[in-house]
Amino acid sequence: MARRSTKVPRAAISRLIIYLRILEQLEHSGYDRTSSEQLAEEARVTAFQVRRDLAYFGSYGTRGVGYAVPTLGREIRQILGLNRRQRLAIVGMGRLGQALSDYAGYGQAFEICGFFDRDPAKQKLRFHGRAVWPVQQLAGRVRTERIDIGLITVPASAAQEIADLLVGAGVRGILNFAPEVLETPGGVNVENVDFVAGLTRLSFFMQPLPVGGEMRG
Amino acid sequence: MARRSTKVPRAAISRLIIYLRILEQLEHSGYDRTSSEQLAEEARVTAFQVRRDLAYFGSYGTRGVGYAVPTLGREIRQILGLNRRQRLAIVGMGRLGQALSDYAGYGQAFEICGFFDRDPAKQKLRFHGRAVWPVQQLAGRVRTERIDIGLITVPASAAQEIADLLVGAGVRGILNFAPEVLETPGGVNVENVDFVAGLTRLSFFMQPLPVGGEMRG
DNA sequence: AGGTGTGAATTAATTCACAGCA
DNA sequence: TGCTGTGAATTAATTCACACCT
Repeated sequence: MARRSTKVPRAAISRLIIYLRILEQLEHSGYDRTSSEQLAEEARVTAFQVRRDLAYFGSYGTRGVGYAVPTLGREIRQILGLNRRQRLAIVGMGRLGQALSDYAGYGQAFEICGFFDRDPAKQKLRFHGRAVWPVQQLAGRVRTERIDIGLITVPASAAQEIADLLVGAGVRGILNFAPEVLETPGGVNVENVDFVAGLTRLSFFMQPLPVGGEMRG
Repeated sequence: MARRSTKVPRAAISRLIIYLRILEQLEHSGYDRTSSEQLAEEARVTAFQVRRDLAYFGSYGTRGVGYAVPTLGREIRQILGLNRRQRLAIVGMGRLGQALSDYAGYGQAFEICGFFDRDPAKQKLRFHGRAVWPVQQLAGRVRTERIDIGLITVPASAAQEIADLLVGAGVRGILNFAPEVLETPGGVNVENVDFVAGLTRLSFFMQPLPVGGEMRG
């Protein structure tokens, strides 16, 4: 098992996260086992596709039986590099940054490891017992604090610059909530809603989650 | 021109929005004309792909010359159904909903047409001179106000229900900022960040923008 | 029997090369 | 000449059918 296939379609990878959520729901509902058919129904794809997608990464099921819900969840989390809390920094402690910081603390998947703001006045404040660091320290802190993900809530005009800093410092990803959020369609689709959504200019580069959980350091 | 090709790859459609943003930037920078090569460089795809993507929908350029920046922008906006402001409703007027309402008013692309909350105390408040309607009225108001897009900031446990209501009422899309925002990876990629991001359970169904700008009514 | 895993077939998307037009 | 638009070739992704294991 865990045989890494030669070529994995990007779309397959982005479906893994869907399967993972379904598995979490199933586990929460007390399911112990599941099948490609059940997963397919929930994910609104075919059972063939579920099996193929999983097969790109290995053999996680039992023939004639199906998949063990917790095991498969763990395996997918492993594949996606989600087998630990992602270390998160919020850049821009305006109203939106502050509002998001409240939620951020509760997540199982995320751990807030830094707040940043350019404004010296903001740097005097504390959120969740934590100081607000100046943006000049961003790159250095991303490294020393081993930040995985940067959450951007700065003004639109500064968003790209911050993104570049984060990327340069080696973050794994960016959540962009910069204000022009409501000006740039991206894509969230629910059921038969044919859609439009998204955040910002950065969402241009919206891509599925990649394989491999190796982190820096 | 405007010949609708037999089959348009979904990925091609999602690239159109990228081209549109680039065109907006070019227009802002005073460019009058552009080429598939320039667009390709900015969008980080090949010139072949840019031309092919546009060709799925029609012939918008001039051979030997290139594309007229404002014209092509208009055409793409037309294709994507973005040739008018999208009417938006915010569901959940908690801290995040209030913070987002500030930005929402400024957008060129969006027009706030309704606030909703389940809490009677919230229904007494006004934001931007607008009342907060009870969630029971959601479906009806979506229709009467011709809401295109619902922005969800309700608690995670209620998000799916609200999404279903919105979808049932016929919205074109959903922007989901429900709090578990920080628990569910989705996908935003910048440069060489190999990535993770996203909002909620709903982002499972993240899909590119569809073709066709017909609105209800 | 029952459901996974996978080579082969099919279908879709991208790349290429160049015809066509300004 | 220069750059678009598009049929043809290539490459990628999905679907299928069934071998295989429990």
